[in-house]
Amino acid sequence: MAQAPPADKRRLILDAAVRVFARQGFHATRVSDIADEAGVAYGLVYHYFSSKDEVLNELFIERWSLLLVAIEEADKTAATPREKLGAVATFIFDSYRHDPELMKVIIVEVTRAANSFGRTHLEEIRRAYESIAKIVDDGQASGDFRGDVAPMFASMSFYGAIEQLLSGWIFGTIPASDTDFDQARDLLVTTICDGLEPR
Amino acid sequence: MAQAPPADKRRLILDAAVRVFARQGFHATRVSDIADEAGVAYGLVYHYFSSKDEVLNELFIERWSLLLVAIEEADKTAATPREKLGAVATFIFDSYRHDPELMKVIIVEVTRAANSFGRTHLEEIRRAYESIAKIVDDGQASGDFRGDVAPMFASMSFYGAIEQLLSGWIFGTIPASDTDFDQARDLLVTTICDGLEPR
DNA sequence: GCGCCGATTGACTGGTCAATCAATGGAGGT
DNA sequence: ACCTCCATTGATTGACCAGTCAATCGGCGC
Repeated sequence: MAQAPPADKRRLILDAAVRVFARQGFHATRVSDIADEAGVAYGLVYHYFSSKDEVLNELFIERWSLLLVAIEEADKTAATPREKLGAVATFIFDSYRHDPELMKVIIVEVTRAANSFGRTHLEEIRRAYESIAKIVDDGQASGDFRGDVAPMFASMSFYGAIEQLLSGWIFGTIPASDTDFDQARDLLVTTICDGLEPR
Repeated sequence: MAQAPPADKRRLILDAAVRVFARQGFHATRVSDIADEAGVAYGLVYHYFSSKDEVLNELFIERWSLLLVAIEEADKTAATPREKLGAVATFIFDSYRHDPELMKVIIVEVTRAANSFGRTHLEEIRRAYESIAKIVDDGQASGDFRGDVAPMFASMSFYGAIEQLLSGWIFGTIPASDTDFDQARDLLVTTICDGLEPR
């Protein structure tokens, strides 16, 4: 008989933290909330993590490194810059579809919290922008995109637009049922790429 | 002789708060920091404001209502949807140029902090998105914009792109000297509008 | 059985601040 | 001179919570 899973407490705590952070926000979350949600004693959180910050840290690093890989992958795999950006957008939208709570935490507490927690991760975040900028840059070199838009500007606009849409769903500014994620992604990619291509 | 200005302490406190919030972030700011920066006793902050939150509240309301007016104005004054969106972008970029510290506070602590403080103001924030969406909607009706992009999506993408660029400057992700604000605005508006127009 | 050691527990402490409030100052009015 | 009113002061209080730590548990080798 397969032994019961070793009940990885560390993972248990991380997953509980996602739920609590998503529900109450990082600042309003007490360490005891995480422990309660995980069904674990208060002190155990400090056995696995050195601080409350480090819990969020870990969550961010885990996911952001996946994004960085996905962008590289899109750059290598897809043929046209439009398809590359499409693949990046797909990855991000799918991440949200698959685990909205985690994405909410990443976006709200790290990516868009550059003044508090996100400051620590400015470097990693910038790396994503730069990878996207590289896609645009190559697209300009090949003539697929026009050359008068600075790649970093295009990249930040592209990513900013995606994040704003996700935020809209997260906070109910845009009704979630209204439009399918895939449709939203197609519209976004189409619009941005049409804007980036030569007239 | 003109009497010395009445040294409006309330204003003094608000302006000091902007500086301190911009420097340290809202959460890391103690009320005593605001009082010190304003050169005023601790208790006086509570004479004019009922809480630390209300100070930020006031700063946000003051500025956001100006934005709402500016959008209405752009809609009424400009002729084409492209010019309307251009005017909106100009207002936002100029706000940043004129008072970067205040804009930093608004964006970082309210607009992009929808989980903590911004939650209170979701309604006002959404109103701005909707006004921009209306511009897009009219543009579609007149045939200037193509009809297959939901106006609210276009609006959020547009605003999200702007805010992301401002964030880039605020946190040094984009070197500020690199490009002139006006040029950045032109590129952004051109790109987005090209993407929104019929091919 | 016994002893070792990492996992687990949760009561406690120390420090931090938001908010209160009683006291003071000083500008008009009479 | 005296009084009233409100701006202004800053010491104090009370709540809150991150992080510590001494105690217990339980699996495993011998």
